[in-house]
Amino acid sequence: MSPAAARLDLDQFLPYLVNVLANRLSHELAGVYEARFGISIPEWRVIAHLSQHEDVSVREIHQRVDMDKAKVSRAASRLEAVGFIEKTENKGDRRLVALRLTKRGRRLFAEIEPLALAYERESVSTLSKSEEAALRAILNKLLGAADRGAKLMAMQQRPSSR
Amino acid sequence: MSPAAARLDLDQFLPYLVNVLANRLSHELAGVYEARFGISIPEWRVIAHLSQHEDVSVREIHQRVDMDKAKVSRAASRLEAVGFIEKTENKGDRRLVALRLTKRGRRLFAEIEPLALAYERESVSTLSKSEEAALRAILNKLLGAADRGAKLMAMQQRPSSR
DNA sequence: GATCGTTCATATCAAGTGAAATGAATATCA
DNA sequence: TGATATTCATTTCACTTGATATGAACGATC
Repeated sequence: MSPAAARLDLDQFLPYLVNVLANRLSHELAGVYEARFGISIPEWRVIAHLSQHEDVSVREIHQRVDMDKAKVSRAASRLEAVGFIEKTENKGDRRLVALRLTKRGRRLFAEIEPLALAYERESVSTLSKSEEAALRAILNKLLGAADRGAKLMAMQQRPSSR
Repeated sequence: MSPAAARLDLDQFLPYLVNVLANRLSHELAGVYEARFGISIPEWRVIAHLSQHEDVSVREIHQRVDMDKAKVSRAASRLEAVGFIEKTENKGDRRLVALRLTKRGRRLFAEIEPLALAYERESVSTLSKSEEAALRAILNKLLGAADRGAKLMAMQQRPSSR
C-alpha cells in the first residue's frame, strides 16, 4: 500500500491560519483608531512610517510598507487634505514627493502610538515571554524567506489574473 | 526621569508583520491555483471547506471560514455557474442552501490539494521542525484568544467605519 | 541639446468588498 | 391562529482595490 495521501484540513493549513489571524489583528487594531481618529488602515501605516522617516517619497513607502503605490498615493492625498501630512516637492528630483507629518500629524501619532502598543501587548497576552520571542523570531525568518520566494514566483507566474 | 516611552517601529510591530506575512502567503498560494484553475481565493476556501463537509449552508461557511457571508454567497454562485459545486435546497429548512462539490469539483480539489500542501511545506521550509511546531502552537493559542477578544471588541466598538 | 527609455506620482477603470436592505422561510408566543 | 420577531441567502450600493494608462521629470547616449 502506498502511504496515505496527505489530507488538507483548512483548520490546520498555515496560510489560512495566518490569514485569519492577520485579519483579526488588523481589524481589532483598526478599532482602536478608525472611529476615534477617522483614519483608515493604509493611512495609519503611512503615518506610522512617516513617524520614523521624514521627507520620504510615495515609492519609498510603497516599497517598505507592503502597500501598492496607488494605495500609498491615495492615503497620502487624503492625509494631506485632512491636514495630518504635507507634501512638498523634492528639490533635486521633481518627480518625487516629500511626505512629512505636520504638527497635527505628529500629535495624532503620539496619541495612537501608546494605544497601538497596548493593543500589541494585549494581542499576545496569552503567550509566554518565550513564546512571544519565538513568534518574533519565526516571523523574521519567514518574512526574510518569503521575500526572496515572492520574487522568484513573480518571475515565473503572473500571467495576470483570471 | 521617567522610563523612556515605548516607541512604535512598524518593522517590529506584530499586527503589521503578521499581515505582511499573510498577504504573501495568500498571494503566493493563489499563484498556484488562480491562473491554472481559474478560481479566486474565496472560491478556493469554499471548495476546501466543502471538501470536508458536505451539504453545508452559506452561513456555516461564513462562520467557520472567516469570510463575509455575501462573499461566500458570491463565491458559491460562481462556483455553481462554473460547475464545481451544486446548490440544493435544504429540506427541513428551506431558507438554507445545501452546498456540495460536484464530481468536477472534487476532481478540482484533488488536483489542487497536493499543490497547496506542497506550497505549505515550502513556505515553512526555512523553519526547523520544532520551529514549525512552535508556530502552529502559537497560532492556535492566538486564534483561540483572538476569538474571544474579537467578540468583546465587537460589542463596545463598531460604530461603523469612517 | 535632442531623443530614447526609465522612473515617478496620479488618474482611470473594472472588479471586488462589506454594510445594509430585501424578501422569503421559520420560530416564538400572546 | 395570527402577529411579530428572527434567521437565512441574496442583492444593492457606496467604497476600496489593484492593474493599467497617463503625463511629467529625469538620465543617458549620441
